[in-house]
Parts: sequence; C-alpha cells; structure tokens
Amino acid sequence: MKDFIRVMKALSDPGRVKIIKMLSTRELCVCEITAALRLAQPTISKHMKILEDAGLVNSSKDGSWVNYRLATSTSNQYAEAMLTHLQEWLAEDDEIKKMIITAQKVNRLRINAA
Amino acid sequence: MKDFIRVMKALSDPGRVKIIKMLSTRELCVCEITAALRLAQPTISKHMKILEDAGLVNSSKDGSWVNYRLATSTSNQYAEAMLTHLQEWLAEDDEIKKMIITAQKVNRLRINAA
DNA sequence: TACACATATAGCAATATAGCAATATGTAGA
DNA sequence: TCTACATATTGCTATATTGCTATATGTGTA
Repeated sequence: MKDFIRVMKALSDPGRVKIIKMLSTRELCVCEITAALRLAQPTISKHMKILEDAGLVNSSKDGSWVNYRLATSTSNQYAEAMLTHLQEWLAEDDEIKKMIITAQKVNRLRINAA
Repeated sequence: MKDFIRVMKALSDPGRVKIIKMLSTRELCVCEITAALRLAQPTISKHMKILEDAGLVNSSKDGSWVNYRLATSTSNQYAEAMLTHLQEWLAEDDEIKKMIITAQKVNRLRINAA
C-alpha cells in the first residue's frame, strides 16, 4: 500500500509530472530542470527526491552534476506501470508539449552564460 | 493535465484506495462505508465527492441512501485505466484484504442496530 | 588551500488536505 | 405535519505540501 501511495503522491503535482515527461526525452541534471521549470533549485531537489523515493527516476553523478533519468527497472511495480502509461498520456497537453521542447533546448553549459 | 492530477490526488489517500477496493466487490452506501472504515460520516462524504469528481465512482440514490459503485465508463481516461489496474493491484495487501471482508459483511440495515 | 559551481538540507510562510462536531438538506413513514 | 434516518455542507483544528531564502555539502580546478 505504501509503495502505491508514494507513487500516486509523487504524480499528484503538475511540476513533477512535467519533470517525468521531460525526462522521457532525455537525461537532465538538476540545473537543467531548474532552468526549464523556472522554480528555485532547492525546490527541484526536493521534487527529485520525492520522484526517486517513489521509484520513478534514478540518478547518477557526473562530477558535481547529478543526472536524472526515468527509472528503467524499479523495485516499485506501480512506478513501472505508471511510467509505461506516461509514455502515451499527456502527449497532447499543450503545457507538456512546451516543456518537452524546452527540455530539448536547455543545456547545462549555457545556463549561467545567459 | 487537470484530469490526470485529479485522479492521482484521489488515489493518494489510503482511505480512498480502501474505498475503491471495497467497491470492487459490491455497491455500498455512505453509511456502510462509514461503518467499514470507522471514520466520521462527513469525512466519507468528502472522500466520495473527491472520488466522484475524479471519475472513479458513480452514485445513485435509493430512498435516502446514496449508493456508490466503481465507474464503468467514465469521461476520464486516467480514472478508467487506474480502475483497471486496481482490479489486480493491492489484492495481497493485508489491510485491504481485511477491508474487503468487512465490506462484504457490513449491512446498511444492521448498522444502527448494533 | 582557496575558489567556483552544482546540489542538498534546514527552516520558514502560504496553502491544501484530512479529520472532526455541528448543522442543513432530503426522503420515508406515522 | 412531525419524526427518524441518511447524506451533504459548513466551519474548525491539526497536519502535510509546496514554494522560498539561507546555508551546508560535495566536486573539480587553480
């Protein structure tokens, strides 16, 4: 039950759903997600922790960057099923479409240059 | 997006998930759900509204009783998909198993008799 | 060591959620 | 009409959630 609730809660926030959809196109670091969503960096860190605890994303370090990607095989069957649905779901949502375009353009090396 | 979030939020509460699983065995009125879950009647009413707004359950009146059942065809595709999963999911959860047994025994005509 | 940068954690304010008791509404039957 | 019962609504408190700023931690490089 707890595993299920954790996944539902993780997916109850529009920002976190946007993050999931962005990650469906490619791996992103915290600073890229922060730039794309226009939220404060600690806010994104907190969201990523919730997504990771739910088994929806995995992370790995690359120097001081932390790259996040969608979880491939996860210990949480509910997370796995929801990720499968989310490959299709919300594909036509305007806000999501914009976020995906933004996610494709954002680049960790150019974030502070602007 | 709003439809999706509504379903995720509706399923983010253990009590509401229990209600869904109870309704998978049979139709129940508010007083039966109240007796089974051991929460106050207004609390159940509020939960039922959230579930109905999400497209997860339907209701119909029978005298002063309001019967709730799982939504069969719903306007919300996410609700429909989640209900399908929930036919299988959590079947082995101890708490859920107890609730389903309770739901089978509870009877609107005997609630105030006790 | 010192600095720059990326990320995480702590602590706070605003808001949302879940519970309750009290009360209003609706229905059936005397 | 009056009463009993089932449900919904209102208004409240306690807690959870989401955002922020400030600060701590970790990493790479001079």
